[in-house]
Amino acid sequence: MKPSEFFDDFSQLLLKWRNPLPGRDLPWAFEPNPYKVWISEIMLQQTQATTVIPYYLSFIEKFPDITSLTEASIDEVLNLWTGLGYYSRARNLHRAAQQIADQHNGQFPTNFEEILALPGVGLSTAGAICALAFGHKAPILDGNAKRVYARSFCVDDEKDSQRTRRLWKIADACTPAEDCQKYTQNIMDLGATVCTPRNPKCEVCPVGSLCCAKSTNLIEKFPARKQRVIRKTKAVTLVVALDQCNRLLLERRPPAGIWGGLWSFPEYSDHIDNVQKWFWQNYTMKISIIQTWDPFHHDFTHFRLNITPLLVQIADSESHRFLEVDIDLVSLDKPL
DNA sequence: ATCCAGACCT
DNA sequence: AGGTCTGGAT
Repeated sequence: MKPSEFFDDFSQLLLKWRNPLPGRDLPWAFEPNPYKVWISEIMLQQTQATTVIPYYLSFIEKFPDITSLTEASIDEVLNLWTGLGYYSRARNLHRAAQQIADQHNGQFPTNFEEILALPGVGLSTAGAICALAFGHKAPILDGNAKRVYARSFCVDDEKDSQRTRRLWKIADACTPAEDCQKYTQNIMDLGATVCTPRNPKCEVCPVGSLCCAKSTNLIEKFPARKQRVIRKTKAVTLVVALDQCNRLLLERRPPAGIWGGLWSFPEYSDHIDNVQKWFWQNYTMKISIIQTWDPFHHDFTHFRLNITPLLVQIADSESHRFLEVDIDLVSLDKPL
């Protein structure tokens, strides 16, 4: 960790900054009203300011305060959200309003823990509300702040979790107790208008004089790309086996591993020519292949599964071994 | 099409 | 740490 004066310098430079760039006179700026700060921060999650503006204005018009939002139905809220995307934000907003009514007498909570406890509010959003609405010292670490800090202090940890941990420490060290509202507004603005993902305007950056990435000419290297996941590909054949009565053979998977304990088609991974022999060995049923369906893939975090469905017919004489189960009682692992 | 990133949630 | 949703870049 760098000496603390270094972070103080950063704070001072950022605090002194007056954004000369146009387009940042946003309707929610400098409204120290916790309700409006909350609404705007939620809308701004994963959504650009220019997109948010009209939604924000009509939302505030329809629901000017917590009480009006508490009394609204979820349908009314979702209706105003139509077209904005990430609709769970609207559902969380509605739930949070109920929570505020139930637990805080309809008053927006003022302390960090209580704000963080609202559905849809994570660490960064809670910090933003605390800082912007109440002027409390609270760090934020949204996408913009991450980029600004990563560049200013050349944070390049390989592992994303470590990088995030370090960035939070830096955010905490830089965030001033005095003028926290202005500081928070400025770091957001800096990331949005100057320290942009591409073509950052380093010539006009207020912290350019101490920016590590700038001084080492590595601006485009920060923030470091996430460690790419090497996704191996696994190919399996899933056997869709029907008997003469068109009943489907499913089996429960082993309790551990992929789709543990779920019902699935018999999974076969060897060469297709041997599938009849394999089926006999495992199920003592004779099958005839009807057809091979087009392969499709299903992506997991660590690998891609290429699935070839194989439609087969089970010989009639074996069908007595089937156990008939109501399909509604079976937990299937994926749609067909 | 595919990959990637950014928020919160479990 | 992984899942989920989604928009944007390639």
